Amino acid sequence: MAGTRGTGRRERLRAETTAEIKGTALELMGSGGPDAITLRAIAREMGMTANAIYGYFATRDDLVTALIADVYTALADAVEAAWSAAPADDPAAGIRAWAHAFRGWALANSEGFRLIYGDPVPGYRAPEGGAAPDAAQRVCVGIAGLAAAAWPQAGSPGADDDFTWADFDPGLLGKVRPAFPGLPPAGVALALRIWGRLHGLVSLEVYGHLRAQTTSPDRLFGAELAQLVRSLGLAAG
Amino acid sequence: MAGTRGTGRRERLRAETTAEIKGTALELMGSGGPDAITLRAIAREMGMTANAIYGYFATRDDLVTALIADVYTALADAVEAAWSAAPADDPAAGIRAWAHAFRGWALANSEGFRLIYGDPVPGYRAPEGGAAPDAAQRVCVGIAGLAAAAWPQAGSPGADDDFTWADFDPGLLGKVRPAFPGLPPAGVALALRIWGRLHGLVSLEVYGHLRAQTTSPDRLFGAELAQLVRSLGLAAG
DNA sequence: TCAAAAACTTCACGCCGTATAGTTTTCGCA
DNA sequence: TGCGAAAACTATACGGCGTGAAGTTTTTGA
Repeated sequence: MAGTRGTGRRERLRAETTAEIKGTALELMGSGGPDAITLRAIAREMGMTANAIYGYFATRDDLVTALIADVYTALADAVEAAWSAAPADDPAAGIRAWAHAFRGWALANSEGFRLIYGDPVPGYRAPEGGAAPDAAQRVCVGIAGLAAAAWPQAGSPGADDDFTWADFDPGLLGKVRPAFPGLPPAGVALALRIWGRLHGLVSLEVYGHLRAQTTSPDRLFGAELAQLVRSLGLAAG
Repeated sequence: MAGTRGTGRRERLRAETTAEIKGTALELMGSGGPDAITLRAIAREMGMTANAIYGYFATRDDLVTALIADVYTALADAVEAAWSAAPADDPAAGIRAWAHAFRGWALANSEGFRLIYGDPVPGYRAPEGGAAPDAAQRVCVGIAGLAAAAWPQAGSPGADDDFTWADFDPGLLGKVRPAFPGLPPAGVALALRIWGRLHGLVSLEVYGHLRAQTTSPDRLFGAELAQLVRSLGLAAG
């Protein structure tokens, strides 16, 4: 049957155009904010008609969904790379590396951060199934890894003791439990709490709310991080 | 001179119409999300022409800015009321009351929360001067009050020791320092960190990212709160 | 009572997403 | 090599958006 082999010229061109559409969209987002992602602007930039894009994405929201997945993947790559570069036997250093990579990426790609964690684009509604992109879980699994590395020392905060596996998304657990067999439900709760804690200051900063109150958001983040590491029972590292 | 007295019929009608415009906008936001705030829809709802609104707000963004101020004020009222209702001699209870009021308001008014803390509405850019609404500072001052109440016990975390007054916005300090004379710069830093910590989980939840990972976001928030109170050196209360 | 000012409408422009229909290009197979 | 189908793309159109310019109605104070 035609088209079954994945290497036909047509398929290749199609993939290239798809990539160009997404790339142009990301460029526009970088230069004009998420609101600049319009089918017409993308088409204009590419020398096409806006309707031509409908051959690649059924709807503008589908395009945005694809962009979110791509950007989220970039974020996951960035934090995972930073974590891998940290000394494996030092949980505190791993957390610091992860957190600084997270904040650094968010500030350097603030449009992308808004795309992922905010209201992405005028009128966009996430697809119904709610299937968060894989990269979202990669990020969560990464934080679970931080929690797992610190767990021997962090196991006693006690606040998370009454969590059970039923409290968490099966899909998340499907990745977390095999990867970190020693981590109890309380450890997953701890991971999500760490996520929230890091997300809070970073999102306030990305959206400009923090800069209205302090001139040293980096110092503030560092202090929060130090307090986090200490609360996990990890030494100064 | 005409119009100097503030009670003329004309002024009153004008104020009423202004309020009706904002009220209609908030209704639309509640029923159709922030994207439903369009001049044309508001006008339609009020039986006017869209351009008539230009007599009250120079631009759509001006209207949104006014809405943000109003909604932010509602949030500030809510958390201040909850804090006032808590026993004055129990810092931990005050923090819990404040935090639960914050999360409760955010979940009950998620559109408003997005309006305040996210990208409010298609294409909206905050006004240049960056003058955050007064209510924003009211919220921050409120958290500073939480930190101040806990300060005798919380004073020793140490992570915030190298902050100085120069690290913070003068406007914020202008309200915080008179209100809480005993609070050092480290205490203000602590307040902003608490803000970020609470904001993180709540905003993940409001934007739906938390529900993709856990079925018990309320439990998670409670655990985070417990850990926060403990890290401040406050007893179980 | 009357002119000025305020409130409001009408019309227009250029954006946007997208549906429908028509046109051109490309491909696989006989 | 040529042909029919499929894919890629364009043209046109609709309704909705913010907003500017110009005109009309209502209200006001002297």
